[in-house]
Amino acid sequence: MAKNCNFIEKLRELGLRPTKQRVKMCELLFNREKTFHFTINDLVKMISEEMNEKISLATVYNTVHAFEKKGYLKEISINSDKSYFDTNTSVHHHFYDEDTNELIDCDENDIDPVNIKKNITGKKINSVEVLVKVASDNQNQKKFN
Amino acid sequence: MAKNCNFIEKLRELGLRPTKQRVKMCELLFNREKTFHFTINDLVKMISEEMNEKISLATVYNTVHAFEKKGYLKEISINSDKSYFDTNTSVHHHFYDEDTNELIDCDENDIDPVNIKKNITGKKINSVEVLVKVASDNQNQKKFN
DNA sequence: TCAACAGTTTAGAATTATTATAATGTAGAT
DNA sequence: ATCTACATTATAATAATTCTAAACTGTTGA
Repeated sequence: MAKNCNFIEKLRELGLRPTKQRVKMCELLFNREKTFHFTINDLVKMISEEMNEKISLATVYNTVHAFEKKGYLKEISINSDKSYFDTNTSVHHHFYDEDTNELIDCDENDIDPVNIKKNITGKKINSVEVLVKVASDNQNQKKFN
Repeated sequence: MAKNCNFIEKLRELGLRPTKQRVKMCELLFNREKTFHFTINDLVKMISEEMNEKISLATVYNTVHAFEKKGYLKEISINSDKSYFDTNTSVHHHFYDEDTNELIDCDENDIDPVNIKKNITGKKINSVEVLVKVASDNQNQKKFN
């Protein structure tokens, strides 16, 4: 979703009614320069900090999934216990910092194209994504036990 | 864990008491030619099909996590709603069939080495893993809506 | 303009996956 | 055989997410 655009019009174009909840969430998620990674919990916290009125948890889930279905958010799986979403919906790679649980987007220059030599009959490749897990050097010394 | 080995001895070597629950789970998980992907749910179902006595759900979780901590199982994140485990604990790549939710291991010949050009200061790369999502061709045609 | 309708929001209940608890059971050492 | 620390168990607790059904609100068109 374009930055600084009229979210009301944009939502209408997508066939989503521009309710105040949705417009607010658009502003929080898409009025940004850089791509943004968040969990539902992060988002709920952000909303309650920025608004007087609360948005119901069910609505946050509904809206995030609506935006995801329309292709404006993308779910990223790193841990099974947390669900991350990303405003960068292109197929792209990630670094994941195991010390801080921080997720960092890569751009095309960071990782060379991945050459897949296997193919599965009748199946088509939908996406190819690389996850690079990093951590501070000393933290990962083998423990003597 | 080696195939067809004496799991009682093997467990003892790891500092895990060879209880009948653990031995049974070893047999189910590690007495295989091919690497094996499963969810806790799959495993519970397998156990109840193969044994007269049940193993408590808590024990299944405890034991899977014990094996994981000892490095004999590896957790794979694909969906946030399911936690997959893999008896192949090496760093390796996967195909994920979105139609069947099936996970398929790659070997070194399936995907060329990934060339990472970015590096993060003070951080060391722990793993580089590729996830290739596939689905049947027609299922993924763009819907006209 | 406004009624009507369909899509939305909401609080709270339900569901699902996982972890914690505390009592009971058991392997291994003495 | 007995003891003790570790394991198992049923159940409760927690957490994340989805469902439900009632109330609410954009939008359409008379």
